[in-house]
Amino acid sequence: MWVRMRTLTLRPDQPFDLHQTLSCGQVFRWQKEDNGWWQGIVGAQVIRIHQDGNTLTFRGASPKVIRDYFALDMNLPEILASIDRDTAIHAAIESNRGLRIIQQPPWECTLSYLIATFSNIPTIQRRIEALSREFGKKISEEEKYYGFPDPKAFRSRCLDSLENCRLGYRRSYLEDTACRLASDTGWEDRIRALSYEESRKELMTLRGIGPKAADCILLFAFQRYEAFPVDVWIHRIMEERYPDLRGKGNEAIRRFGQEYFGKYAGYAQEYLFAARQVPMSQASW
DNA sequence: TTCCAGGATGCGA
DNA sequence: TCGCATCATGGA
Repeated sequence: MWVRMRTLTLRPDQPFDLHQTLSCGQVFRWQKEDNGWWQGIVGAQVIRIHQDGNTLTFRGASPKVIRDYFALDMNLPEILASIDRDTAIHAAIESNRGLRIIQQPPWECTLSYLIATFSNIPTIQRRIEALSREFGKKISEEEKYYGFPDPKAFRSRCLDSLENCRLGYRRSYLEDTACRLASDTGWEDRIRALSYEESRKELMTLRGIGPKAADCILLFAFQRYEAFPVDVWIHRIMEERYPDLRGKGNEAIRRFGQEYFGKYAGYAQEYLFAARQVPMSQASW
């Protein structure tokens, strides 16, 4: 089937780096092809996209979807200026400028970060692919792409094929949380209506969603940019770059990050995460 | 074989 | 409230 190719011209004063944005670990269903194009599945859409300077060329989505998904209308220079508080974050900004926090669908983001706990990125990607194959709808007959499972797929308890997804101990968490959210159509609106702290507590009532996953979900799916997720990498980076934090727990690091970087602390977290020194043995891109 | 990964849960003190 | 052990899985 012929699919229309479209283009979008970026504003020169609003930096955007497609590669940094898709390869920093915030999304799990994008792959870079040898020819420089990126291909990803968002909901039930297969999107292919390429950047050449200020021009984005893509297919599989409307320009509005692309603008919204990549948050192209947010004033990135203003955000980066607000978090650019010392040499450590400044270096992270300089080496990743153009990275934008993607606006992910809440349902998909929540389940993805639930099964992401205590795993590495390649393993997370495989789990999400397996989950999509078992419970999602086939998008393309010939290429065998599967959309992320719809909530309807989890409204019954017939989830035997979760066994094939090899989620480990996360399986029961996914089962409980997916079934609960699938039958609670108002949960997204309820989260949006709450304050940051309240919405975080609400998310943490879901089985398998703890402090870190809740902050990822708020940051990546609910545009709560004050969220500052602390995982093993951020813990390590913050201890190393801010010596006063040595020996402190994740909660203290989270609060420091939020107070220090302000209302866009989540952007600071993402830039520090993107600038982390990943051992070659663990690099996935 | 051993270590580690975008942690969360449950239990005991 | 805090610290700690435990929990599957897969890659290097």
